[in-house]
Amino acid sequence: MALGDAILACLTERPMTGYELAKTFDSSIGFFWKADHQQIYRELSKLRDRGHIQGREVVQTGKPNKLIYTLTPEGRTALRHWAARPSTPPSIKDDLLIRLHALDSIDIEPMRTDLMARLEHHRDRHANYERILKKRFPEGMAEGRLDLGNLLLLRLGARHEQIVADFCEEALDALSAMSGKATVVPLEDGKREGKG
Amino acid sequence: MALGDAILACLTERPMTGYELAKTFDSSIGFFWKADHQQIYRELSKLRDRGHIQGREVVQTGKPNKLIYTLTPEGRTALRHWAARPSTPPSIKDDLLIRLHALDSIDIEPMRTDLMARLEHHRDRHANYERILKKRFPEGMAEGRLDLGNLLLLRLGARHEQIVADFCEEALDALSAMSGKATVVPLEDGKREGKG
DNA sequence: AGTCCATATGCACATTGACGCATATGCGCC
DNA sequence: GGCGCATATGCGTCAATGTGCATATGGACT
Repeated sequence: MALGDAILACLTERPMTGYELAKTFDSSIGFFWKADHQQIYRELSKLRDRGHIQGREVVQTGKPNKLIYTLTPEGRTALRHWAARPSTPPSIKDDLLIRLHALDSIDIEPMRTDLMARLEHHRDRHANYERILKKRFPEGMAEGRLDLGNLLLLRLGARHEQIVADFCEEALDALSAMSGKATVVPLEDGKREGKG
Repeated sequence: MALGDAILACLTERPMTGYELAKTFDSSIGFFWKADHQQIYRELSKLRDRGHIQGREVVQTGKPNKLIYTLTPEGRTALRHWAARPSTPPSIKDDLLIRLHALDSIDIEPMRTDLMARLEHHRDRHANYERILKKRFPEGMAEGRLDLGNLLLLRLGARHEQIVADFCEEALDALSAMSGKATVVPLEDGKREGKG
């Protein structure tokens, strides 16, 4: 039930609509926990049924009415109880790593393409974290009232993206160094089953 | 369908039974992709139905008969096709990070306990990776026929555990430095909903 | 007028995952 | 002889997640 708790955690900052939560999960907290709007609306219904959040409808003209959700005292307590339980260490679950494990049985060229895309992705995210860090936690900041949790979070995120980006670079270098040795045989048949 | 592909990737090394796969997913590849034996058996049935693997029954006395699964040519092709598609960058999905995001609304003491447990966990895993690295890839190793994919994999794993462990240490330090400022209020009521 | 975008909410279905339970047997321990 | 453990396979159920589809409207662009 972690998504529900992630939503509760978000709502400690301020009341939000499902739409706003979806956008939040597309940026800040979403860097650590992905969820699309359907998942969020579904979870909001459950949380409301449990009495952990309360919806207040705001009538709008020109746009559909919105439901602003607020944490109830029960929700706050539930969050504290959840946070008091030991966490379970996650595993990485990255397709790319599975592919590396079977590197000798797959085609190198698509792998290289993929690694380049991923390198860019992780560099982007790293830059993004650094940007947010500078903006939210500038150098000469008063230590008193800082948002410690989010500072730590952003620092971890930045370092994580850094090492994954480094990893992609190394992998690309290693593949280049190796490329002379293996015969590159592209996929013969055209039925490359993509997503569409 | 990544678990299926992870199994195919494992079977490129050597034919295995469901039981052996389950053990593999409890150690090496399982550091990156968790799966219990029930999930694995279910997935094996699907892969067999698709013709991607082939089971050969070995009659045993004293133990239940076992089914050794081998990759079929179709399975090998399916793996190559899968590996030729772009991978999707995963998100971290760690409870601990959600808690950090709501640090101001939760209790610090259980958080501290959790962080200490996690520190130990990630240190253990780091040591484990380093141990395997030394064993499988000793210093003066011939560069010719090394298992490049797994070398990269282990190096990434080691570094990842390292930064997460460092992160736990930093978080603990920060909590200690902060502890004087906040009033610690333990949970009042006893209905701490645990797992049981 | 037609199309796309942002706002705002939600249902239905399929897959994946977590967890408990069941079965069968030989071996070592007490 | 009973107990737990390692070996070896699997079912059933429910929660969590992912993906596609549906609805409604005003404003900007073409």
